Amino acid sequence: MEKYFGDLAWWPAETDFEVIVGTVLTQGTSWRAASKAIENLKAKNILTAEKILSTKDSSLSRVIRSSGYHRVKAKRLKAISRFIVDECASRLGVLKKQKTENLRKKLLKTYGIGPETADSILVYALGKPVFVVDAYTKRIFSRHNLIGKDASYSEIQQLVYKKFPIETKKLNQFHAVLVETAKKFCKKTSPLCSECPLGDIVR
DNA sequence: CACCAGGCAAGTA
DNA sequence: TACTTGCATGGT
Repeated sequence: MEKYFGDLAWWPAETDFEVIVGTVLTQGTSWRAASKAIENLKAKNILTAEKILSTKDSSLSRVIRSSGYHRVKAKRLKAISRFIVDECASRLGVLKKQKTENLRKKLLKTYGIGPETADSILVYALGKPVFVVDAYTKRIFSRHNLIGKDASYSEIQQLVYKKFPIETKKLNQFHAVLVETAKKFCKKTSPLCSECPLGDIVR
């Protein structure tokens, strides 16, 4: 898979906080639309936890309009910003020192942060060895009969932990190439594609 | 026009 | 616990 896509080095962003904002804005939304919203936040100079918290819900949601679900996402951005300010005074380096499991549980208690967003934050913003399960992962694994169609999030995640090196960089890259592989070779409406590079591994 | 995009919370049974 | 629904804009 790496031969097709190289080292993808996700997540594209200038700061770790920008990664976190991106994980929320891309929920159920194309990355293109989410990244436009991030550019708008940069242009308005409100890409810090403090700035987000001091911006009115209504104007924040206008700035991120292109990402869809913008009213709920404005609240979610405030919730994760509140968490970051309260937990580490916006010093993400402090958060990185916390134990992964504790951090994950705390993230999951935050409004708007579910399993995928929490894990994306852990691996892409905080450098933790965590595998992100998303719709692409489910589809491509299921298409290759590695999992059932109704497999749960943790079931899929545990499968990867059992079969794959638990290292931040590898888990980061694996998720990234899975997404790109699914986009290119494993579209939602088409059947299993014989060119899929994951097929080489499965066979 | 239909369908999809790097989900989640809240409500219902 | 297991399903369903609302949230919304933008690209193909």
